[in-house]
Amino acid sequence: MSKLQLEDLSRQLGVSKTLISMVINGKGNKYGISQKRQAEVLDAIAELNYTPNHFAKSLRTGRSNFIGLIVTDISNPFYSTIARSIEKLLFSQGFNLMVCSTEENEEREKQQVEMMVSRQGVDGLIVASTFKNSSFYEQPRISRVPIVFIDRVVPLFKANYVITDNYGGARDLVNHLLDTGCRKIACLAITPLHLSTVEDRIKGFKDAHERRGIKEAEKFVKPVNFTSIQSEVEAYLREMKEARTPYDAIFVLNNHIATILLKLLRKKEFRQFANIRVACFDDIDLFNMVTKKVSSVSQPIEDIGTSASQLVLDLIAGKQINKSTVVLNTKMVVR
Amino acid sequence: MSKLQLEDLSRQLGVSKTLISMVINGKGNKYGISQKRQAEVLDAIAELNYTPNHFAKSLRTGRSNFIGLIVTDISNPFYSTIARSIEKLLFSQGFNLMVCSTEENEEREKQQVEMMVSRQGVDGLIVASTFKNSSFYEQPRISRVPIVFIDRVVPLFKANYVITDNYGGARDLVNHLLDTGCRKIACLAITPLHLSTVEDRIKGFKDAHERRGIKEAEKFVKPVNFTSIQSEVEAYLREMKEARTPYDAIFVLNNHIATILLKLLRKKEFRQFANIRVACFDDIDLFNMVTKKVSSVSQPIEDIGTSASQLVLDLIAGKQINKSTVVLNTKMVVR
DNA sequence: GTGAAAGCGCTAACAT
DNA sequence: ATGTTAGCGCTTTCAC
Repeated sequence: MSKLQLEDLSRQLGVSKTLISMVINGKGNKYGISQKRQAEVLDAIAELNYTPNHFAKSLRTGRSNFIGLIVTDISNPFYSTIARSIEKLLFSQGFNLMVCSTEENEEREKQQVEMMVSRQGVDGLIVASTFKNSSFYEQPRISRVPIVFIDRVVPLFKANYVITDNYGGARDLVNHLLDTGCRKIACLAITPLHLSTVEDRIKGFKDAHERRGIKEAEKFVKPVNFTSIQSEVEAYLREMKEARTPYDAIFVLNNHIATILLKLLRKKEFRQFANIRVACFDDIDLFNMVTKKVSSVSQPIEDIGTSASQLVLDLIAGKQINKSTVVLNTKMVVR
Repeated sequence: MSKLQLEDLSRQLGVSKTLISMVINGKGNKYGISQKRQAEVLDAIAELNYTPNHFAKSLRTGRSNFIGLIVTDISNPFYSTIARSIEKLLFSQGFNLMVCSTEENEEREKQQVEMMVSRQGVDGLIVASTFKNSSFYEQPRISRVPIVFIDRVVPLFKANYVITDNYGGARDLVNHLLDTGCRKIACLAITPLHLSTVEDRIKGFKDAHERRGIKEAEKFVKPVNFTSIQSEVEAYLREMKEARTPYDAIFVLNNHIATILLKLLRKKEFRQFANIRVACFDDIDLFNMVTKKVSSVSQPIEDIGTSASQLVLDLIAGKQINKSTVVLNTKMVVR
């Protein structure tokens, strides 16, 4: 291997490793190194294509310039868009992003956090957690590293969050449905139900109903299993065909269910639902492409990424001491 | 900071750092360390939650257990799905994935490769390259690290590739159109045209025509700029309205253009194209949801990820010496 | 079977 | 304004 290192440069230039190190790290002026020398060093580095050994540097400084991102599924457009905006901001600041998918599995999340955090592997972490409680994250060896949670709140855990206003968005959208003539609205929720995003959206759904004196709206809520959306929604639609007082709208808790629902509604079997209204939390491009008019709530996806990155960076720099929760507003898209 | 380290364990257990290190790395038996001792060590590690310092280890061994993935846009479903399958396989082998998006920009690609490769930052690299030529990758300090190129071939560069059969897939799809009654087919291509994926698909388009004695099919090819798809396709459709011999089909080179095209075709301005057929290279779920029947060619996205990961791992392990190109087959989806 | 000691390549006190 | 030196925490050779 025998790659170029400080030692070699030092010999070739006839200056010490220290001096070169200072120049490389932009501390030349701070230590009063002459401009001439600095230029010489920089030239040599460029010419010889010297690049420092990241690990030696990290070992010495205790900082890696890596940030970890842990989400449930990097192939989900919601998360990959966030990933993109995070990576963009971080890269501009000299950081690199490491990504893991948990597949909504607590055990995997644990493993991945451990792996990244273990002995200063990453300087900071951004995670959309699946956890029901905070005990794992409260362990000192984990909480030692700056973490920003996104999208979901870990129940009862005081931490740094960047989330969207799930409650308000859902409430407004359901209000809109009720205001524009809907009498009975079904709500398709996604499991696990304990996720704060799901809970808050359901709460919005219920409160919109209560405001109109409709109690026990939770009876209209149908949980759909993450792993078998297609079959469960299909079964649910069949049931609905039998109902005495029919639903005139369906409020769907996420884009994944919405996509499948729209697909199913095109079947002739469900022709009778031709006029049922569909609304969705989360706005996706698909809604612009299908005949069915789907009103929705759009989340500021890019902002989640930029806010979260900025926050970790601040935490790392020690600029931010107190735990903070950033709640980003949603926007209603009426179709 | 003062985290738990080998030194501490060594003191607490009354054995040397060497011995502990051996046990941790599974070399206990190799060095004939007694089972009792090994068990003691392992227990202590578990109990005290010791995790080795990744950087010290990497510095010493020269291996990082990081793999870099560089794509044009991690928020593109095609790439994020690949990322997901790569990450899954690598994680199971104790590797972590670092991701970067180049935004179809050679300069950024260069920076990112440099950053990752610099001084054993990653053990291997998987990249969907934007490069027109191979000189950058042929530099010794870059070519030193195992690289697998995916999706696109770097022109004239002999390297390790995992790609799909762009030529065959396009040819078959266009053949299908011609076989089922299409007389004149427009082809919407995406820039940069030099990308091997684009070139090969266009070649397939042309050859399908030639087989029927239709020469100069390249006249039907319209390049669309990556950054302004919407406006360019719109302008193109307007032009088409004027044409003497009208097109009866549009073959689109990627899903991004297809999505926008379908959106545009719904405008009343383009009502006259109601019966035009649309076909697309790349199959996306959207095609199942819209009224327009879109035939397509689907790529084995997950396989690209798993093959590529397996290949880098093999390269790293020194199992694979010769450059190899894996060409995965596409599947036609007739609608 | 086990341990001592060298050294991976870098940075930051401390000298000068 | 520049150099000397002591580690960062681990693995591995060599010695016992």
